[in-house]
Amino acid sequence: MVKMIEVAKLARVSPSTVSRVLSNSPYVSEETRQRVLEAVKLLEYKPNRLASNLRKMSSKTVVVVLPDITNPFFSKILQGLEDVARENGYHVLLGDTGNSLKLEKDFIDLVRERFVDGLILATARIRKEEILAISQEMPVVLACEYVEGYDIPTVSIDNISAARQATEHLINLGHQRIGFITGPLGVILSRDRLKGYRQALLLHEIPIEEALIQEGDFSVKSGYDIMMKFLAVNPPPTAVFASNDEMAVGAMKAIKHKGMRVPDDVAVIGFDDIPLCTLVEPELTTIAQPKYEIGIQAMEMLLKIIKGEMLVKRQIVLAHQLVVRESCGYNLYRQGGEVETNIHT
Amino acid sequence: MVKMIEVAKLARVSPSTVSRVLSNSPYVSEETRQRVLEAVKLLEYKPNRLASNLRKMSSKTVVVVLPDITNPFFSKILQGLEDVARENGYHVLLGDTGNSLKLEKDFIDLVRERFVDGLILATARIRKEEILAISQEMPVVLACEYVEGYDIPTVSIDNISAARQATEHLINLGHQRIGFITGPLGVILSRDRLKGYRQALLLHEIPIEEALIQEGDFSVKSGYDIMMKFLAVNPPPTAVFASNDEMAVGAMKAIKHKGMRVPDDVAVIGFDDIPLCTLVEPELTTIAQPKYEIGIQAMEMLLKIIKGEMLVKRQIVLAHQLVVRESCGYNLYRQGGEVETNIHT
DNA sequence: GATATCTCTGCAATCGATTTTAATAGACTT
DNA sequence: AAGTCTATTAAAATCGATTGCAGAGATATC
Repeated sequence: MVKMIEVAKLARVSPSTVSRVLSNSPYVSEETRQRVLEAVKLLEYKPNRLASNLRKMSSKTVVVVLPDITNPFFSKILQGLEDVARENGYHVLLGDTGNSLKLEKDFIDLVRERFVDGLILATARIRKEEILAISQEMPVVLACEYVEGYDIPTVSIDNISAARQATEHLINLGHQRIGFITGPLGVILSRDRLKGYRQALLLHEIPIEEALIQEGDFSVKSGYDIMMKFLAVNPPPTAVFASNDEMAVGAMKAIKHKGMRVPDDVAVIGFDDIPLCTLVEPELTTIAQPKYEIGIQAMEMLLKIIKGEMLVKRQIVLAHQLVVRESCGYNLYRQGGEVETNIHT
Repeated sequence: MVKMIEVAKLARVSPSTVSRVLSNSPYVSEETRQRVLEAVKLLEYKPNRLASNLRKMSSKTVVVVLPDITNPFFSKILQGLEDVARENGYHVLLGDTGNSLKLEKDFIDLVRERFVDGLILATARIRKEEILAISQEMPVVLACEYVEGYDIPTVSIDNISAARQATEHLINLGHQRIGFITGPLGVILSRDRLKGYRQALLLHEIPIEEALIQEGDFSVKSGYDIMMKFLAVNPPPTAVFASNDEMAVGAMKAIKHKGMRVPDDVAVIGFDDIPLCTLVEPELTTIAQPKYEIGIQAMEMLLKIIKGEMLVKRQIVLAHQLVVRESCGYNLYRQGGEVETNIHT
């Protein structure tokens, strides 16, 4: 493997000059610059990043910790994260934890070991206090996840309002018995969505029925199973709000298997707006999260922290949007005026 | 940031001894070992990976180059890749190219710069000869992608046979006019699938009609658009084979929009077996690729190459499987005896 | 003409862990 | 008691690029 000193010899300069040429530093005469570049080309020299990393004490790499890369919600966020990272000369190390606390900690440790310059947490099983401590000693941004009461850099949406809006959409369509499939209640955004659901019912003076609130795990299967339970309740709900789109689709499956129809017999609304929404029948009405944008902003924030810039805003809340499709039925009522009618992705 | 020499001082030993303790080398007395470990704990010492990487000339990291992380096919492969990497103490650097040749080359360069120890190519736009050259100078494994005629480490399925089998499934169900939606013909597996389709028709003496072969781009929309064209042909095909599941779902959409039914009016078969298949209605019959397994084997192969082990097999071809669901209709005919009947993911 | 300023380049230190080589103490042999 | 081993530890070289400092030469300023 050819190294800098060999290039230096060939170009009859010192390694420092080669380094300066390659890092586009000023104060190198045009003539020397050319000679060096020729030598670099001739020897097919590639600087050794491991050496460079050590000297600069930075790998220009960031680790992204998420629970499941095959989940379209997270992969879209990841895409936004990577795009911004790349534009700024950074790389993304994948940290798929599969919800393992141990792995999560291992990935976080990569920052302590200086192997990566920063950390994006799109999932966080570790304790609040630990996250706080970590955020104080190294560059960290929470994407989607967040911690109540602490001032940790975060990019997310307002899950409470969003869930309230989804629920109100159903209420405005005339529904009174609305089932709610929560996400895992261990994560805060699941609790927030539940809170939003409750708020909407309260606001419209609809009694809350605990039998119509069940905890799912974000999987299609859990949506299916819980919907089956709901349909066994007497009388069954006329509408269901699922905390993510996969569970909503599972619920739709259950409804159809029972010989009932969506939205005629039961209306269904989801959350996230993944591509799947427009591929099922009827197309799924849902709350759209700006997934890609969350990624963009989270990485921009992280890079600012890494560069030592002051953050104007440490907590960014992006706008969600109700996307009305077919699974709740049509009505004179229109939310926000805009109705998405895209057929394909 | 506390470094090794400070630990050494506190434990009253030399840095070399600290290093030996931390790397579990023998020839360290139990007493010293304990003293060092205590010092490590007390100072909360974490070895600097950048320094370690330089000295060992390895980052224990591998870059995975793929065209689109949000594509469920690739994200599943990636999961397999990462799982094996992690079990072996390696990390995965994400290389989402968005089909850009420039980015692809940039990621490949990371190996030349010694920033990563190896390379998995799940997409390859660069020229054959270049791939060959690269595979000779650094650890590389092709996953799914492959290069004809050269002996480059590869893990894939037999796309020709798989496509032939899919087509024969339709033929065995009585179809004679079978449309085919190809993938982008720039990638070899698309050409292979087309080849398999042609072989099946030839084998059963069905005339090949060029109007029933159209090039898609693996997107739902292209499947939809091409199916619309097929339905305008007179007479339209009674069955369609799409080179991936997304296009198949797009085709199904088109058929329904025309007021026709799947599989009654037109049978549809896809390729890949992504989770979406069981979520659409009717559920999509398809060819299942062992995505996760491809990832597993590709990474195992790469790590062997990195460790300098000889490969027994340099080209691994994994088994695909026809998964019969609902989109082609039922029939007395059963392929392979096994019929998948899972409802959810 | 002397001094200050600027441009360009080289030397040598540095980043922090790892590893080769050497050294020391004690045990064991003969 | 001298010589040989063995176990353990320290010292020093090393990985390869980067960068602070110094110095040489050229140009500008007074």
